[in-house]
Amino acid sequence: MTKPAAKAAPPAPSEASGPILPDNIGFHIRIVQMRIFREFYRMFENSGVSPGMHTVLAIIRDNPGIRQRSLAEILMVREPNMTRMIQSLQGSELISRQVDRSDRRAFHLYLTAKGQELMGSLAERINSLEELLLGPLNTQERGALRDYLNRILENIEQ
Amino acid sequence: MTKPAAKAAPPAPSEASGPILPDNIGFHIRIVQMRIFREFYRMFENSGVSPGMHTVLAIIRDNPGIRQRSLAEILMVREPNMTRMIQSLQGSELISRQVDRSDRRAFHLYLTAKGQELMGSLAERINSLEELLLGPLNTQERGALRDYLNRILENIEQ
DNA sequence: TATTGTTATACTCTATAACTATA
DNA sequence: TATAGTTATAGAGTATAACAATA
Repeated sequence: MTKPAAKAAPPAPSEASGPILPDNIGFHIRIVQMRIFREFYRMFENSGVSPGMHTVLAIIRDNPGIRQRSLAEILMVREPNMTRMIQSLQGSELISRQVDRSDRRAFHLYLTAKGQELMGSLAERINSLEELLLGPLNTQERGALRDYLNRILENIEQ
Repeated sequence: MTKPAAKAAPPAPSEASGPILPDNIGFHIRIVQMRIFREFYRMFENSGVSPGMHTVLAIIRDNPGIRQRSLAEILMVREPNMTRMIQSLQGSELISRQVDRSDRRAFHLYLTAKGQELMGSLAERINSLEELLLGPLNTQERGALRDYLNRILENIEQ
């Protein structure tokens, strides 16, 4: 690289041992997050499921009857965008909506049988992904990681 | 499914103690990442700097002469998008480009004096953000978190 | 008057293909 | 023929405002 130089020399491009990366926690989390997404897409290639879709389906599965507003808050998505996501999932017949009896403005969300089947068929791949990601950590370390992330979250969650 | 109601009772909307959230590492990292972005935007309100911009400037500052391709690879951004980012930063006179002498297709990137001043003026806020985020963890725990994230990364980095 | 959810729409991000200029 | 970077453009994702229905 490089032969810039000869004379004064602007600080030579330091490619040698790899670039120096930011050392703040935000940068590290972001990089890990992007790499995890990449692994997700590899693992779920041609399954038609994105990380966001899978998360929404999992939350509805584990919280039958949850409403769109709650989903939007959890996932930090604006309501109009959640509406679109919900309509898409309903169009694919993966979820169903039911009007609240005492407040007819609101809907409750449920997985359909088809949605449950889909989630069941993806369970194995989810487990594989989890094992791939956490493979380098032992049980104690996995617990500690979880704990650290939760404590960071609690501190900035308002 | 469903037919909530009156009789049998499908799992009632479980809002009571808060919804049950996915417990996979990908979800946790994503949530933390989104909350960190929110804190960044609060901390850097009306500074005109986004997390992505700040990262690019920091990497150029710490790796004077780095090329666009390297930046794109590190940040997992496609080259055309990196081109736009670079043009924007150059338009703001925060960075300068210098043609490589032995390969006139390539550019080396440097912070301008203005870019260095900007980064200097933001250093305090970056430190505050870091302290806010890592506040709940002691020194040993911060090191462990860093270590865990690095090991996860090494395992999926290809 | 406030709230749940929708529509319409704009803005930003990211992705792909085709191009130039060098090598 | 391959590579560094650019242009043009399409497609997601995300944001705001205005609205209908209900409370």
